[in-house]
Amino acid sequence: MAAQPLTKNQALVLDTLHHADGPLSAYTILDKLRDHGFRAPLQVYRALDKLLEFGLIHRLESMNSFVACAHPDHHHHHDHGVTAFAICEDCGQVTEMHDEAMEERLSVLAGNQHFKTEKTTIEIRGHCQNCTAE
Amino acid sequence: MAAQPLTKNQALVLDTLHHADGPLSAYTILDKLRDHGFRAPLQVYRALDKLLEFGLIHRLESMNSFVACAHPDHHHHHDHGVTAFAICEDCGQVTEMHDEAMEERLSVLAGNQHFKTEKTTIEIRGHCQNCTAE
DNA sequence: TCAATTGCGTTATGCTATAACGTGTGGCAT
DNA sequence: ATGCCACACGTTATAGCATAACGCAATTGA
Repeated sequence: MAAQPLTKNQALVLDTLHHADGPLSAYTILDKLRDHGFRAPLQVYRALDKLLEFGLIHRLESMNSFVACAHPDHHHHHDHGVTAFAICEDCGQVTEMHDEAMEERLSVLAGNQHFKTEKTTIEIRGHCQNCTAE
Repeated sequence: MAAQPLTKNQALVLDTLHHADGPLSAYTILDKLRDHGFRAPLQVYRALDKLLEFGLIHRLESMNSFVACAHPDHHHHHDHGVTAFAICEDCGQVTEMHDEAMEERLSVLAGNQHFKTEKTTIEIRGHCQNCTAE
């Protein structure tokens, strides 16, 4: 499977997220890209939609913002299963976590309800190691 | 521990959520309560904030809306640990799930990162049994 | 060539949430 | 009682997040 060729706008948005040290909102991205010709929210949202589809970025539901995917394999944007995020309320850092046992447990839970899972969101808000060490 | 005495607005909002057959947005609640004198979003949001604090309702991050807590014990609004939600994209029904193993697994994951958890969001989007049976 | 698809840009609009101000009330210490 | 404080409330305004609807241009493939 070949890498998806990104359009200019998509590349710009992805790049912005990669260079950010934390999650960004769509409007923050917009502001950062004004010098590159971005004028309207839709330019950002359309790029974000595609990048989400390609699995190159994640959306953090609990804060209406977006982060670049931490995975190294940008070349085959498969499903990499369930991702859990630890989000520091102090510094904004986000760490991406994957866990088989977790996934299995959720699968069982859904199965108990005969529920067909499409997408799973797991977000842990709290304080990271650095910020806890006061 | 005694039941928190709710104010009029809080009771109205909670009642609205209890009688709804799915999650409601703040503005939907507002519309439903116009006949009861509600005029502004803040009246709803303030009530929601308190109800969340009391543990009587939940916020669904992935859809910016709110549901009444499914727990029977409205009388001691303690922390009832982590809650996972299965949200049907077809009919909007939400089922609340609790699971020790899952909680434990999340705790381990956070611990690995030396992350201090404050609040955990787990939301599974998909299709419920009824809606899958086409 | 023609239609279908896709990305793009623009304007306008809608939905979600909070800031900032002032009012009234009830508790409670002085 | 007086003064203070905390809290719920109401209102207006504004901020922040997201999409609808239009039209244009480039690409692809029948």
